[in-house]
Amino acid sequence: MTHTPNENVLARKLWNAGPLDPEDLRRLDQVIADPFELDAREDLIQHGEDPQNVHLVLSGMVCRYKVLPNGKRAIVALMLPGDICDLHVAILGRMDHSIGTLTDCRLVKISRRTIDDLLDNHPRIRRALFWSTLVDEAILREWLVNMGRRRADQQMAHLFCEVHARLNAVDRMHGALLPLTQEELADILGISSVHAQRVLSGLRKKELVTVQDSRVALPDIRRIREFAQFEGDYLHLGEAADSGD
Amino acid sequence: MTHTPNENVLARKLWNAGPLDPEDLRRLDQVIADPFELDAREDLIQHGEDPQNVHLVLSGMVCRYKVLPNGKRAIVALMLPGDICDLHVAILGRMDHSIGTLTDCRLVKISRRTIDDLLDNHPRIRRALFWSTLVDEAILREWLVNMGRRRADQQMAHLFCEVHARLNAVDRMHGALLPLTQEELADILGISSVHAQRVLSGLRKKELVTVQDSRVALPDIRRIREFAQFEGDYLHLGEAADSGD
DNA sequence: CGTGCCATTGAGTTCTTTCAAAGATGGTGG
DNA sequence: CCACCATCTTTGAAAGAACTCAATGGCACG
Repeated sequence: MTHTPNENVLARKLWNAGPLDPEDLRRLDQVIADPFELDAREDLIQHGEDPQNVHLVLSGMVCRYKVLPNGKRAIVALMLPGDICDLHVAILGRMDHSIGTLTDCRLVKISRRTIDDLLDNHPRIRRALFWSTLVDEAILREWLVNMGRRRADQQMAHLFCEVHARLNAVDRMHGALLPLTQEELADILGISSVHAQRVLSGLRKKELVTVQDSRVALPDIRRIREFAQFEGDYLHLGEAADSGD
Repeated sequence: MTHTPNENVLARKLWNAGPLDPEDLRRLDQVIADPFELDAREDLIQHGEDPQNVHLVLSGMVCRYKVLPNGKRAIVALMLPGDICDLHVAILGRMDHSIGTLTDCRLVKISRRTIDDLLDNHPRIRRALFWSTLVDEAILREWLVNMGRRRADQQMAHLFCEVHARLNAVDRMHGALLPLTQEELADILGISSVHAQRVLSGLRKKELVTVQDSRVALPDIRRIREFAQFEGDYLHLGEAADSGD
């Protein structure tokens, strides 16, 4: 529908908030000019730091997480290509959580100065960044609903549906893939890894998902969406969220 | 510490993001000029609507919530005096959840046009609004941690500590009060109301909380914070969050 | 061919829910 | 002032969900 403006994932992501001018797109191209690579399971920022850069995901998967005094970990957000990891630091200062990679990634550092420039001097980009923050918030709300009020199997299925829809919004691909260990999955869902394993194999038995090399694929989107009671409206992606694949 | 600028709760709340100019304060006074009252348990906005106004809480308590197909309800945010309920609508459009009062409230309607004006023409207010959105997000993350990785009693205690700190940030009062039924409490915590009752009476037995007329008071802030492992940094309130009362 | 990480399975325990019933409380109208 | 009603709280018992602990199996990598 909204044919993506170019090969810039950031632009494609922000495009979901509304059209941007060619000038905006040029500015966004500058922003992602100098990417770097990072292995899986590396921290980008740790709780308590006050970094000078913000990170953008070009490829791979990144997460926000908190570790409790008792050693338990909670993953509180998943960042996919096109997502900005930590706009916070530009405005909030000290990090109240950590950010780390889940897979090998290609990333870009964006300086605080650049963020300020985007926010102060590019109204359409500013609005799009605000939009993306509000969508992040909507996702958090849905995770909360998920965790508090859905059975673990529906909750897991719901997560898969969400990631599928979000990936589709920035990059058409054939079937969503989640390269996560069961422990990571458990930390997202707020359950133990053993239980995650049982729940996942339950979904497999129902043929709602298939797994290869610890990657999840959804063979029948419609059916798993029904099972998870997934309604994509909270992602605010327009039509993009509804497409089967 | 940061002595609040005036009697305007919105200004007091945004002041936490950093100082505002007298001009900003005047503008904010205009914004809250025309309040109205609403009874407890009334909806401000319902899921799916596309309202033309945003709401600000002057007094009382408001919540965001979602209702699932199976009838279960999840409360995904608590709005206290000074909080803007639904900045979303000005940017995201269609509501992906409902908003309703929990107590009798005094509120203000803010038009979309006013929001646009604030965002486009008042840089310091814009930044403060962005700040408040990011803090809301931080609170959501903490709720998620709470729900996924803490025992129900710690989780409940943590909620009490948070509300206490947030109330202190806009309005010094002696001990936090939560005028909630146990069912509402349960919908916040993602547990059943029966369980909420048992957990609450457990906290009472430990003398971490006292209850009068379904209002919760915290007799010993330090002790309950320790019990809940409450760290207020995620509220980004500076010193305000740490004060005992 | 170890070694280490991860997935899988089983058994028992703990936490949470559901269903049901019995107290409390406050408001209303007779 | 009291009977009645609705709403909320409290308690018990049994079922269900999820956790922990522990052991086994698979696979990749050096």
